[in-house]
Amino acid sequence: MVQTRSMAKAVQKRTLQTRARLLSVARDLVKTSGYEGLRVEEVVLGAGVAKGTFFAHFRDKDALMEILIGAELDSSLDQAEAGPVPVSIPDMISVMRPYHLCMKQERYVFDLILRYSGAAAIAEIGPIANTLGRYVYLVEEWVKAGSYRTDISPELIAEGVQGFAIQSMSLQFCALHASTTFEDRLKVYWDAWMLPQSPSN
Amino acid sequence: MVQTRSMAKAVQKRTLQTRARLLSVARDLVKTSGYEGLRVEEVVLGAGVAKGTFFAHFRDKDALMEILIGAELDSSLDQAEAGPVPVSIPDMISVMRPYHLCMKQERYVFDLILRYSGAAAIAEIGPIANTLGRYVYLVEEWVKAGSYRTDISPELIAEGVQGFAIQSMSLQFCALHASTTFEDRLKVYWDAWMLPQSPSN
Amino acid sequence: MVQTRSMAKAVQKRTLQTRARLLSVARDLVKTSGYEGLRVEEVVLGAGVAKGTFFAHFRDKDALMEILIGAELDSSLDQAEAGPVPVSIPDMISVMRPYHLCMKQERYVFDLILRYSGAAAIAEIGPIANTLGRYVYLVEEWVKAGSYRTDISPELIAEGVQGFAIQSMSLQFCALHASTTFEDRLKVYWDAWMLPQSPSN
Amino acid sequence: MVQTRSMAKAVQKRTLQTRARLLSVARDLVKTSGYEGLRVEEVVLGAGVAKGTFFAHFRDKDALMEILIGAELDSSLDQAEAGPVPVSIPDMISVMRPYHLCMKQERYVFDLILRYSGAAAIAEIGPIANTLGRYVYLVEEWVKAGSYRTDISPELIAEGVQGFAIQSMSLQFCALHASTTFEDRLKVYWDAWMLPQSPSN
DNA sequence: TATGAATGAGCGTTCATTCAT
DNA sequence: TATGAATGAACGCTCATTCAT
Repeated sequence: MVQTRSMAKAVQKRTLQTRARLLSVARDLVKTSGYEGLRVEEVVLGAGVAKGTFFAHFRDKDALMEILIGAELDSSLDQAEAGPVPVSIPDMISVMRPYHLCMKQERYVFDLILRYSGAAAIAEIGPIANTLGRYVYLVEEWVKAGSYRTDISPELIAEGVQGFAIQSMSLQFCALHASTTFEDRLKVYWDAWMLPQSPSN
Repeated sequence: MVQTRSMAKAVQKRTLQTRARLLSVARDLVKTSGYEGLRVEEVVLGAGVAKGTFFAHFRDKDALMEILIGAELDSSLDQAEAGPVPVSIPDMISVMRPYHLCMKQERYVFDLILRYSGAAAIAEIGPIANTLGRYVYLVEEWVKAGSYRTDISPELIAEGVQGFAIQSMSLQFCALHASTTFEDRLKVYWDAWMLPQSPSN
Repeated sequence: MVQTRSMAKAVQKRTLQTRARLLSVARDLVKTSGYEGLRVEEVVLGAGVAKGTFFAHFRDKDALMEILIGAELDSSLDQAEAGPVPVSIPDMISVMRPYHLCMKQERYVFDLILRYSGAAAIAEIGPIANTLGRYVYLVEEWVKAGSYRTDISPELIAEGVQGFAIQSMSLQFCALHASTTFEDRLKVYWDAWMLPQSPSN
Repeated sequence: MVQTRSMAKAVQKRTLQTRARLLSVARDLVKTSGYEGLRVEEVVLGAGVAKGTFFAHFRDKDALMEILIGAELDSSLDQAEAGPVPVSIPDMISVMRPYHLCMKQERYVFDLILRYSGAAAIAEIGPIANTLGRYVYLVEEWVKAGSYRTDISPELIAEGVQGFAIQSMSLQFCALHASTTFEDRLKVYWDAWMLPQSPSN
C-alpha cells in the first residue's frame, strides 16, 4: 500500500502521543509509589498499550528512568541557572538545594544516578550523565566569578564540589553519620575544598 | 539437666564449623566465577548442607556477600596497617592499592559496597560499613604523622580522601572518563585536597 | 492498529496450546506417579515451558490439581449419564462406581476434593465443586424416575446420597472400619436413606 | 549412678510439668492465632524448652492437635451427657451445639477432625476418633430412649446422624450453600433421616 | 509500531521433624 | 529427657525483556 505523506504524519503523531502517554503515566505513578516502585506493567496498563509497545519506545526500563529523573534534575539546574550567580558557599548550597533534594529523594534514585553518571559508551551519554556535566560546568562558572582557591583549576574545583555533594549524600544514607545533616556536612566539605587556606592554620 | 560450659561450646563448635565451611566454599567459588557469579545453590552443594541451613546462617545472599567482601577489604587494610606509614601521597596510593583494587574488581562489588556503606539502622552496621570506617581512621593516623594541610582536622581530611577514592572509582566505571587511569586521577584529587596550598598559585 | 478477529484468535490459540500441553503432560505424570507425586518442575520440563509460564496459566499447583481431578470426575459422570437410568440401589452403586473410585483412589485426592468441595467465594466455584453439584443433580433425576421414598424431595434425597457416599469413603480411610467394604457400607446407608420405610418395622 | 525411687519421682514430676507447660502454652497460642496458626516453634519458645523436647513429649504436631481438639470436643460431650436426654430433634441440635461449634470453628480443625476420624491403626485410636465414637454412642442412647424410626438399628441411625452433621458443616464451608444456616440444614437432614416416614407423603 | 504470551534463572521460604551430643 | 542445629524438597515469586505474529 502506498504510504502518503499525510499518513506518515498521522502515524508519527500517534507514535508521539503514545510515548507522551507512557511518560505521563509513569510520572503519575512515580508520584504515588516512588521511582523504586515503578513497574513497567503498571505503566503500560495505565497507558492502555501492550508491554511490547513500551520497549518499542524505550530501550529498557532504565532508559525511561533516566528520562524521568534527568528531566527532574534538569529543571532544577534550569532554576539554578536562571537566578543570580551565588556569591558564597551557603548561597551555592541554597541554589543547588532543589538539585540535591531530587538526587537524594530515594536511595534508589541516588544509586541509579551514580550508576548512570557515566555511560556505557561515549556515544550514549544519557540525560543523567548530561545533567551531572551541566552541574560541573555551572559550578565552574560560579567559581570563576567568585574568589575561591586559585591553586587548582576551576574545573577541578567544580569536580570536587560535585564529589563532595555525592559523598555527603552517601553519608546521609548511612546510619553511622545520621547525626549531621546533609547541608551542614556539605558546607564543611565545600569550605575546606574551595576556600583558600587561611595562612594562620 | 544442667548444661555445662563444655556442652554449650560443643554445640557452638558445630555451628561455627558449618558456618566456616559455607564461607570457605563461597570463597573458593568466588575465585572461580567472581562475586557476581556466586550462586547460593552452589555454595550449599559444595558445603554439603541443606539450603535451609544457609539461610539459618545468613539472612540472605547479600549478608554472605558483605562478609566475604568485608573480609577481603579488611585484610587489605591489615596489610596497609602492617607496613610503614606512607610518607607521601604516591606512597599512600601505593599502600592503599590492594584495598582500591578489591573495591573496584567488579562493578557488582563496587555497587554492593556503596549500597552497604551505610546501614539501615545503627544496630546493623555491617562488615563493609565497618571497613570503610577503618579506612578513614587509618588515613587519619597517616595524616597526623605527615605534613599535610593543617587548616582542617585530620579526620576531615581522611573523609575527603575516601570520598575522592570512591569518586575516582565511579569515574573509572564510566566510559566518558576512561582516558585517565584511576590512580592518576586519584593523585590529582588527593594532591589538591591534602596538600597545603602553594602560596604562589 | 486495528486488531482483527483472526489476530485475537491466533494469540489465543497459542495460549490454549500451551495450556493444553501443560495439562497433557500433567495427566501423563499423574498416570506414572499419582496425583500426590506430581511436581510442578516436572510438568514444565515435560511441556518445555518456563516455570513462570506455568504460574501464568494456573494460580498455583492446586489450581491445576482441581482441573485434572475435576475433569476425571466429570468424565466419570459423563459415563454415568450416558448409560441407562439405574433402576435399583445396587444398580446406582454400580453406575457410580467409576466416580467413587476416582474420588477414593488416593487419600490425597479425597482430601483435596473435600477441601475444594466448597469455594471461598461464589465467584470461585471450581471444577470440583461443580462436579459435586452435577452428582447431586444426576442422582436427583434418577430418584425422580424411580420409586424411592416420597416424603422428602428428590433433591434432598440426592444430597443425602452424596453425603453418605463421602461418609463411607471417610470410613474406608479409617482402620477402625476397614472390615466393611465401601460399597457394602454404602448399600446399607443408601437403603436406609432412600427406600420407603417398610411398614412392619 | 544409682537412681533412687525419689529421684525417679522427681524426674517424672518435672516431665509432667514440662508436658503440662507445653499444653498450656499451646492452648494460649490457639486462643490468639487459632489452631491453623499454631507453630511448634512458638510453643517451645513459650514453654522455654528446646524443639527436640516437644517431640519427646508428642509424637508429632498433630498428636498435640489431637489432644487439644479432643479435649475441647470431649468437654462439649461431657456437657451434653450431663444434661437431660433431648426429647426432640431441635432439642438434640441444641444439646449438640457446643460440639458442632467446636468442630466447625475453623476449616483447619474440621479437616483435621475428618482426617483423624479414623486412626491409621486400630491400636492407635486417638482422642478425636474416640470423641466421634462417643458422639455416636450418645446419640444411639438418645435414639433408643425416644420415638424415632424403628426400621433400622439405633446404631445405624446414630451413624447417619453424625454423617449428616458433618455433611452440613461441609456445606457451610461451601459458598454455594451459604444461604442456609448450619442448624437449619441439620434439622432438615435429621428430620428426614430419623423420623418415621409420614404415611401420607 | 503494536501485541502479549512466554521467558528465565535463581532466590527465599516453609516448618515439622531428626539426630548427634 | 533435653538440646537446637540441621534437614529437605519443592513451591511460588519476581518482573524486565524478548519475539513471533
